[in-house]
Amino acid sequence: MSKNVYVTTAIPYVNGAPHIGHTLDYLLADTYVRYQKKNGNTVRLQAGTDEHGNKIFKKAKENNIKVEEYVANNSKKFQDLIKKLGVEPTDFVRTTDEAHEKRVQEIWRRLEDHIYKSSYEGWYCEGCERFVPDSEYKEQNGICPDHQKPYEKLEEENYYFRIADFKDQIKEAIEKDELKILPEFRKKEMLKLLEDTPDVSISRPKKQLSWGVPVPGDGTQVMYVWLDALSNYITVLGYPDKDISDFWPAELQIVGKDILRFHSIIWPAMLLGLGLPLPKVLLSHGHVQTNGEKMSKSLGNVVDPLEVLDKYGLPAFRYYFLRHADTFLDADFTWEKYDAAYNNELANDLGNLVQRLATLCKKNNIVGLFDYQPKKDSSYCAMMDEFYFSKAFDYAWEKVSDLNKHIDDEKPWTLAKEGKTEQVVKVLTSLVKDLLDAADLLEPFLPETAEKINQIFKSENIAPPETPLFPKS
RNA sequence: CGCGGGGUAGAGCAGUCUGGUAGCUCGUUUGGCUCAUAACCAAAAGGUCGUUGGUUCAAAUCCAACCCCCGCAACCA
Repeated sequence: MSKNVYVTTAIPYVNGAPHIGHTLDYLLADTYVRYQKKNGNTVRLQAGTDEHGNKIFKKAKENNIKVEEYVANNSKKFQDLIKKLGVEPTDFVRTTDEAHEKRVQEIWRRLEDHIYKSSYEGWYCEGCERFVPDSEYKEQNGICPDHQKPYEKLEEENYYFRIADFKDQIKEAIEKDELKILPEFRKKEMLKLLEDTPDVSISRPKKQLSWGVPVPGDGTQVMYVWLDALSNYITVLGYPDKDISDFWPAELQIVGKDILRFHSIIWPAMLLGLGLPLPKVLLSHGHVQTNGEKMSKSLGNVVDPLEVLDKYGLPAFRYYFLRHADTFLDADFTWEKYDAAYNNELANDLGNLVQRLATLCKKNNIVGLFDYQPKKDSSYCAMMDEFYFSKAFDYAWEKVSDLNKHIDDEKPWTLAKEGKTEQVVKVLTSLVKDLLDAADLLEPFLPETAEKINQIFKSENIAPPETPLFPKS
């Protein structure tokens, strides 16, 4: 029975070029999408860019470029990256799309029962155009370090979204895994957080924030990021103009750990307010660090994803970040580790396996198994169904390692020398089947590679590829 | 006392829920093989499981206290 599956990725804020961490979202989503497609399901994959807000407005100004142009350029960078990663979203949303803006305004209207106006009072820096928390105020002794000006007490009107109206419902949904938060320790964290979440401010005075969606019915206020950005998951499906029940609720929403809180609290509250069902799974992945340190501009250790992609190509990139980045924990990237993974694992384990087995087949005239149907593997499926992709990948890789052992155990070259032709054919055929099984498990992670393996071992005359799958560097 | 994660062989990690001879990968050393991308396979060396105390016949695993790393957050996407 085929079903509809909707998968979403977080929409990055386009105030700069893509960061290596953004790729995790896309790779994880893509892996799941491919797995679901293999299972015969119809999949819709969303991606997009978050393009409103002061930071972006200022950046554009600094660069002396129209803000519309600035966000378009940056959005393009993300779209290019997605393409390079071999990911093909069915839907791409930009929060500056007219359709999105109109739909968000309608969403606002539908939530109005839970929205109220109130004033916020706090320490404000004119230069930064922002409020600072009391702790920061104290730390800096009341003077903004960037502008050398004392903070001033300022009061401003904001619209607030009454989270309190939905707390109990959200709590129950999370506890019962109706809204399943992965990994488990994040679920605990979110439940704790939910308890003392205050109502959230969802607008800013227009004079302070001009680059955003106007609040319907109040020309003085503009929507603040959350209502605008989070809505993308459903506006892209056409809500509220269209019936979205074919694909909503989403099967899987993927976010970074830093924004999980908004997706576990504000987002469910919005959905409940709209009378929509909650997504089934919220998966939060970790961040990519380097040498155990956070990547940051100030530390000067930022790694450019495009540079990594260029070094060994896409399969190597997907391999590293899907297998060596634990699906749920922080990952560590260093060039040394990347090189080691490429040479020791992709080249020596898999690439060399394909080479030696293909050569053995060629020398012994083994015919390709062109209509072979790979076996289903229930352990693998269990891990994939639990969204533990890096574990499933490990499992698939074990099959690859085992094959290298089996070849050594069976010693087909010895059998051939002894003239045991029948046995050679039997042994090699069985090894090829095992390899095709392994390739099948690898397919969601390394589609290109799996395809190549299929081509080689399903063709009439099996022969090693002219250039090895993963040439050593 | 904000919340959370972690401290196990040179490195990276699993094992902790459900106590019972401490395991995997890389690296190192030695041996084997020759189908293969100087690849592959096998074996060995290497750990008082952060500290202290407790429970138990038995603790990496349970309990308590403490030390050390890291992440998130404080209306900053």
